[in-house]
Amino acid sequence: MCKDCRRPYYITTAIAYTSGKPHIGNTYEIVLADSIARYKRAQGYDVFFQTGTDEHGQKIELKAQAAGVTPKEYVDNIAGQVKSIWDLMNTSYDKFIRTTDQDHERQVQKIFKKLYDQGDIYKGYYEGLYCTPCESFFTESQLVDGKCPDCGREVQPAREEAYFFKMSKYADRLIKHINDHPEFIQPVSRKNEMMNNFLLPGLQDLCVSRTSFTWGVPVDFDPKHVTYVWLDALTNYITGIGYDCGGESTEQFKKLWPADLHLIGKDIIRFHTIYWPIFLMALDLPLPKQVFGHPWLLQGDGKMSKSKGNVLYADTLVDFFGVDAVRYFVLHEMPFDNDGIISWELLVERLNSDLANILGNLVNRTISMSNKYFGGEVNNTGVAEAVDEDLKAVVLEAVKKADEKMEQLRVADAISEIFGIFRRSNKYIDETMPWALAKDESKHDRLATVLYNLAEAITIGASLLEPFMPDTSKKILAQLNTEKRELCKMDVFGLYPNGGKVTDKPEILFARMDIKEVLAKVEEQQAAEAAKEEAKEPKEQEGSGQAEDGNAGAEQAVVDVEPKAEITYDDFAKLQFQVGEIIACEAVKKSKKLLCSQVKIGSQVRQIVSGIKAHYTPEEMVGKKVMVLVNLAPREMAGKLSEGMLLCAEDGEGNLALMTPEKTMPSGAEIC
RNA sequence: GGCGGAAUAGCUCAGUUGGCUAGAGCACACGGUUCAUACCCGUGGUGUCGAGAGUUCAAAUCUCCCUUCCGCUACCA
Repeated sequence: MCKDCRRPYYITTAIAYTSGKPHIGNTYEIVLADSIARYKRAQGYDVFFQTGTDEHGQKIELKAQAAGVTPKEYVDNIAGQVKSIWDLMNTSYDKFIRTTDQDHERQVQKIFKKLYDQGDIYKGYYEGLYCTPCESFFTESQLVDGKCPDCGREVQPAREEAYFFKMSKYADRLIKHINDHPEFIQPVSRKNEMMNNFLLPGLQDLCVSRTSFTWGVPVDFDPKHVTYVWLDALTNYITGIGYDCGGESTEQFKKLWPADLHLIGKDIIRFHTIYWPIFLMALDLPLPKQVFGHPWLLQGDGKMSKSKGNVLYADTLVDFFGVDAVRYFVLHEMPFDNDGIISWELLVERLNSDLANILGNLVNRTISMSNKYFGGEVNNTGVAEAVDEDLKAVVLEAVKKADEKMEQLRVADAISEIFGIFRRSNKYIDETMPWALAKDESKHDRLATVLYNLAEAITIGASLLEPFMPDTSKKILAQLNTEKRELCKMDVFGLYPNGGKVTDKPEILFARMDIKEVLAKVEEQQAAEAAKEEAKEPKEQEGSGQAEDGNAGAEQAVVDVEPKAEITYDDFAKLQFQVGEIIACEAVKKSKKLLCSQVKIGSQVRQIVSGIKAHYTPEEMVGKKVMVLVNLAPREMAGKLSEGMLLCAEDGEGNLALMTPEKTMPSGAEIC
């Protein structure tokens, strides 16, 4: 591609939620995006790479309050941490957008207004439309005979109002788009999930405002409302490059939109492949070309937990292994559509076998020989042998194959192709045996050619490595005293300058590590971390409900929930709670989550169905005394009648704990 | 329950439209080599290709059924 007609390439990551310091799983995404962005630049594209932070919402409002700072101060701090980790990982983003940026907020307000004016957003009221038991509300059109379409019961009047986006209006257009563009959702297996679960059954309207908190972008024509999450967060992709819905968009926006790639985690595919495209349709903008929902990087040895002190953070790993080794690991270990696993053992194994042995040692032995035999000077004397051809073929072929893999966003596979060059080069050394050639004066020129071919192969390999391991690439090329080879010149072998002089002091690129030593050190650090946590939250450690948290932050030990509207004592008095004893319990066959219990309450026995199969076995349930809401209307679930509700506490991870009386109490005792 | 995906060597996985003795990396064992970070190179698999049945000249690959696991979704009163 020539320099004058460089095509734009716009790539984004999801914006990170500023509720806590990002761990290695979050960090993976930015590194993946960076490797793609760098590769596209190498291909000659005019790349724009945007990332940033999502900073609004009630959770942040509450965390800030708990920390005794303003929400803005709170997110400024976390956004700074996010940015410093992105920078530590050597990511080459062009723009770091924050949803608290003034121009973003202003555009969100304008977009909200525009969508409202054109009738896509409407004001909805809970009155007559809210089904309290279902905890959801419906539009007139969704009601069945004026009743809740889910449970068929009367819908309740409620006090709050909210704005909604009319999703169904654009559903047919979106279905057509997805069918016409099979590459739109990646991996393709996700396409069916979106179609079958959401699009084909019919889309529900989306709530786009809230009145229950204030930390958000106010709706300017109705300031008691703030914009609710997705309309605020997703629009960063256009506001960040200068979109203006009043028609005053920047040249940059006109050049870059539609985005070439939204890189996101698989958990938010739905929002990026359904809601976001529909917002864009409503704004009359083209849709992004591709959305890639990448898998997760999971911790191998059990769940990450703050109280165990084993949450992995990028900066910790970098301290141990260095930036490029961590980049290599997360990129290499992550397959295309399965979750990847990260552990200290795997990290050390990859470091030793791939980075130290295959790559580092290759560079080291090559440079050592050049110095030893030719005083560091590299010359192609042209004394070729048959074996050279295979080396060249493998190198040039790897360039093409890596390119194909990158085209499919298969970054891990592309890296493997590049390492094929280094593997082949090691073999080449063994085949040509330079140390033997060195002993024979007549083979002097052949020896020079062999070392030249190695320098050339390594130059190409190191240049290809730049998008993935930029520092290492630079270091190797510096040791060879040459420049990064351009991608478009990699169709020929032999451009390493004749007479080039390699460094006389080869630096160890990756030192081998001993797994036992690493683990010992890790254990030490984790113990220290856990002790710190213990000191901070001594009461946290008791009981069986482990405080698990991937998000970190010193405040993680508490759970914040959205407050409900205040009720009167009379409201409360309507509820009747009693102690019940579970005398029998079995799994509900047709369901994955339900247990069916026979509960003795006073002298009667009731059947109660509860969604706690994931947390209790039927055997565990029997004999427990629990808190039961007894005057709840009976309801059939999965074919079984449920006559009440067992009460549980739920933590931030969705773990449940049944509420049981703190002293022995008889079955049927009233709870009041 | 609905929809979809997966099951291949000790481990992590490749196997395109059915077609040569089913492959790669890691780990392990043995051999070679010494330029190099005790490294590199070579050799080594009797794997029921989850179970069973079927289509075919031919099935890891297609069909049916079963088992197990995973994802999304519903149920969580």
